[in-house]
Amino acid sequence: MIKDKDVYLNERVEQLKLACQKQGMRVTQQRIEIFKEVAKSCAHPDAETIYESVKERMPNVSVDTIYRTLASLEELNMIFRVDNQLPKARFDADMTPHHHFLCIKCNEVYDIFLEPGEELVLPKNAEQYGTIKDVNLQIRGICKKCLEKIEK
Amino acid sequence: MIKDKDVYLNERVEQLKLACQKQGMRVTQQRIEIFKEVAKSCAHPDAETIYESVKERMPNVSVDTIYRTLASLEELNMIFRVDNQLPKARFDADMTPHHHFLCIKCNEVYDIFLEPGEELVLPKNAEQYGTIKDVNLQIRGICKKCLEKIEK
DNA sequence: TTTCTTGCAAATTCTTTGCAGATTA
DNA sequence: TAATCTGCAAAGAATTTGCAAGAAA
Repeated sequence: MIKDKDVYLNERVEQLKLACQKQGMRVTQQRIEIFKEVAKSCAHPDAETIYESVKERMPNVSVDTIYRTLASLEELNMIFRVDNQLPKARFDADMTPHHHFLCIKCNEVYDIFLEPGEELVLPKNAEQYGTIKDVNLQIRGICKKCLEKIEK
Repeated sequence: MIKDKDVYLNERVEQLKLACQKQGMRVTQQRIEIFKEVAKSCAHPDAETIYESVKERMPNVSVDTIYRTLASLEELNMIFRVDNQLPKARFDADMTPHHHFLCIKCNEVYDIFLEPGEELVLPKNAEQYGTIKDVNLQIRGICKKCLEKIEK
């Protein structure tokens, strides 16, 4: 049974509060709102998109606060930057291990979760380069939506 | 037996010339020099580094030509952009399938080649998102050089 | 000669920073 | 209250663009 979205969001906000306290960082309205914005989206939004959405609820928020907060949230390990070779950084608040499908036409980013029991096999000689902290598999291609558009 | 580096470089330059002709693009000194600079480096250089090196041989070359040329070479499929969440784009002219180890301390990028017969197994449900064009595995961690420095 | 490219300079885009007032613990 | 955080404005870094002169086909 899938957990209710609001319950999940509240849980994550509580985790954020704890993480802030642990690091001696303050729990501010901006941090909560910006984090919630990333956490509730599945579109891996960029800074500007987050700014536009948060501004609806906090009209005085500024772009630089978005950037500073995203950097703080990243340090707290509450969000991470999705690799993409595009100029705008994009963010993801889902910290469970997963990979991404990146559409080269529309730049949409889709999450790819491994099935239970499935595990990504790393190249045999990967470990000889050093200590591995993080593995990121990115699959680039044309997403179903864009394929449909092309066919028409 | 490993092919001689200069022979390899010349071959690749010939490929570039053909690719240009095929696309109706002109074979210019700048394109050749910039391509060679990327192709002979194994450091996955950024635009500025390429600019500095090319300038030694072509003092009048400009930064914007570097950027424009890198974009053209990318379109010609002669080089590609290495994913990294850092502000500077980095380039690789080795188009044989391989992956990358990215050091989070020194930002060095190491190539990871699969052993003969080895193959990367994709997540089972990867194909349901669309047509796959390119698979990119990025392993982040601390490289051996940096580990040694830390130990000291 | 005709079209594509380059160099120059200026502009754009995304992101970061300094500082004084506001907010959290 | 004491330190962190925010908004404002301005700066910064990386990259892109318009245009006229230059080079390739």
